[in-house]
Amino acid sequence: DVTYTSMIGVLCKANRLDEAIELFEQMELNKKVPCAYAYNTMIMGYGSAGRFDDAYKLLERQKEKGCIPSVIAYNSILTCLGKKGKVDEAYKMFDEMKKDAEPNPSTYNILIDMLCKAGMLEDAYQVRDAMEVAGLFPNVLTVNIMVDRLCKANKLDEACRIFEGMDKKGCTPNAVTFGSLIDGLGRRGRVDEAYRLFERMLDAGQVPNAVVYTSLIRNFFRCGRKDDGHKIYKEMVRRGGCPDLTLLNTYMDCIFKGGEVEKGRALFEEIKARGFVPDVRSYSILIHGLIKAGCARETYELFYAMKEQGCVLDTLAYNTVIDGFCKSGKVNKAYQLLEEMKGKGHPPTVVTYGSVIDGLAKIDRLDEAYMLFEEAKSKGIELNVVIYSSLIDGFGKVGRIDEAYLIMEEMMQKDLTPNVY
RNA sequence: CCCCCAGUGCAU
Repeated sequence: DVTYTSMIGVLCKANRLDEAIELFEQMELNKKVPCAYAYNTMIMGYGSAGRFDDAYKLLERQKEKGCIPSVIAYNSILTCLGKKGKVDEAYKMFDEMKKDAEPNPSTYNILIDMLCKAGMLEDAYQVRDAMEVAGLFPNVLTVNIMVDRLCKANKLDEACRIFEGMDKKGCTPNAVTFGSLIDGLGRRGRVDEAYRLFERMLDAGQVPNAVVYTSLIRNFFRCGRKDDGHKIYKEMVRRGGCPDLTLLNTYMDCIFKGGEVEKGRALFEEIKARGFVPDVRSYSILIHGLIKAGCARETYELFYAMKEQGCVLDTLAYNTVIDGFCKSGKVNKAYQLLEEMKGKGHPPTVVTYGSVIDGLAKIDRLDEAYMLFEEAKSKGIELNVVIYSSLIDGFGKVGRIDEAYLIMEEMMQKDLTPNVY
């Protein structure tokens, strides 16, 4: 039984759900009533595959067969409900489960998580209190969930309060706790506090991971403190920290945005030198950085390097490359890619159209720009000020004032305010 | 066998 069940678990994790189901059904045939462990595993398998209804049906079948579902089965179902945001049903299930099994700390965490995600912070606090009333202690995961959600809801001080109070409750912050809060503070520009937290992390004997360094670097750069950003990178290296690809991509983007083009290029080389294969984001960042530095001509070569490497472009990458082509006199190439992306299941966005329309407008190909403008409208894309500005600017520049005026009026009718005068 | 799975890229 146990062997079967672990096999089912392995199959589920390997995305071979069909085989898992087959095995499970065989168990049901042989044994009439599989053990609770088997049900747990199978319910979880359905859940992580997104087949929530099947998970629920299996729970019902388990009950019918007289096997009492364990808390773990219920937790899996609650997780499913959480992923669908069905808070009410989750509450109902929570009450219902008490007949069969005692909720454990995970049960409460799952509830708290979904309430936080639904923005129902007050309810989340209530559940946390109920947890204590039930004689269970919130653990580090409970805190992590709340800290993260509070930060994202811009309730930083409250997040800090919970963080500061956790030690008293006998739970120690871990890397995720620190990471969430350091990033939460940094994103809101409170980088010095974030850095102090980083120091506390060190004092507490924790080893900061790449997530923490990435967040610090990005946020210091974003508020214009380039030198501090660089220092943090060096500090990481000095401490023997190992950058991952996300960190290097982020750092490269920061460097480019700070105007250090050659350093940015060097970082791309370093990514390769460190044995990473640049991913679609690495290329997007590099190309974008070069475009902004006036080196849009290099898009062509990089685009082919990307393809050669087998890198699959996503919407943002297409947008970036298309912009690069537009800004290096290769508008036809941009058109071609516009078609390519449609064909590959990436519908052009308002940004895609924005790039091409602007590219065309800047070289006075206004009729084509206008055609794309109409095309975007016909596709139901919400046009924004950027698009209108490019067009108005273009028509105005060549003296087609009447048309510029009409477009301007259309923009006003949409309640968009011009930002270029 | 169940819960946080915290950090990167685009147009005027």
